[in-house]
Amino acid sequence: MRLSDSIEQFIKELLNEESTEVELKRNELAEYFGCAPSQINYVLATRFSPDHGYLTESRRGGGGYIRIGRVVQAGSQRLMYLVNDRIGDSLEEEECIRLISQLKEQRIVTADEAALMASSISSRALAVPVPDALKNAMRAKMMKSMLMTIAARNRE
Amino acid sequence: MRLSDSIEQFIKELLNEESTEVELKRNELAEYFGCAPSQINYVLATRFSPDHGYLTESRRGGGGYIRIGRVVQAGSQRLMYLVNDRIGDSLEEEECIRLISQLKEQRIVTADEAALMASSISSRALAVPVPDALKNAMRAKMMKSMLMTIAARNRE
DNA sequence: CTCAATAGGTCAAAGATAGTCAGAGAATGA
DNA sequence: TCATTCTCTGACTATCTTTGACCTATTGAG
Repeated sequence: MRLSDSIEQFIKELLNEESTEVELKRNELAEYFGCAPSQINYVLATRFSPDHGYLTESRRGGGGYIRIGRVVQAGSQRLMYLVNDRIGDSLEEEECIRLISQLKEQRIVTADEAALMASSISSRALAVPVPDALKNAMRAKMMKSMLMTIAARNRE
Repeated sequence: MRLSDSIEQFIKELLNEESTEVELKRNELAEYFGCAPSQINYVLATRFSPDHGYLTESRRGGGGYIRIGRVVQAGSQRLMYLVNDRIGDSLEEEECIRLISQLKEQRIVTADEAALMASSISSRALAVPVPDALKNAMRAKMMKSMLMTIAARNRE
């Protein structure tokens, strides 16, 4: 297994046991995994970004730390945030995937629905001779359209 | 026997023994068969495409892999009929809607999923400056992609 | 205030995989 | 035989991971 995956898992286990927030020492964690400290930043950037549903803070100097928190947000709030703020006029496939799997983790959509959404915006599904810029514009609209549909049903 | 056929057979044997999914290293497999790594992609493209009833995923970089899953199973004949025969290269919005509501009536998808599918192919979602002909081509591909995803989960 | 010690941050480059595509070669069929 | 389609390869590209050199922020002793 990849180092990054191990570190990711380690942090997620901490987050499961101890509520929604953990505090870590970057150097200690790096030493524990026998890797460069900057590896920790890589893991945070690629697996604990806001798009992944996490917020991080840190401090340097004596007594420095890295704090990672899981974002908890009501379903409809999250959906409206995505539709109105997060998703603009264009969205790449990878970004869509990230947002979708986050919705799944937060139980706002089921695994089946997430798979359906992902397949509709996949490059395989949009494989027609149209510039990428337009495809990404479509992805943004498709995502908004689907999220609105989900928001609508969540009102009952 | 052709190299491609040997590789195809090898993978299919793995899929028989170990349930419905295998994970491979492209380079290892290529070395095992003494061929160029890109040969593996050729086999995947020509024998393990969605139209053949398989879905593949992969990752590059350290610890990369190729994962192949079998999806065609009893019970998804209706879906495979739609993918391979009924839906061609182009589909209008109204036709999509009709197909989707049929699927709902046949209980192949839930009402929520049907709504999601309909919203993804809606004209609202595809409102970008692209000729209608291309949009309908996209609709066909999107529908196929989503139906394959549904077929994939219907295997239990 | 200044400096040293102690944290964490950034970024580019190297390493590890997989993907794409054009073209050569092989098989097939008229 | 000739054209067409299927195989296969290699060069080039894209992506993901990991490290290390250098940078910035904080704290506390002197």
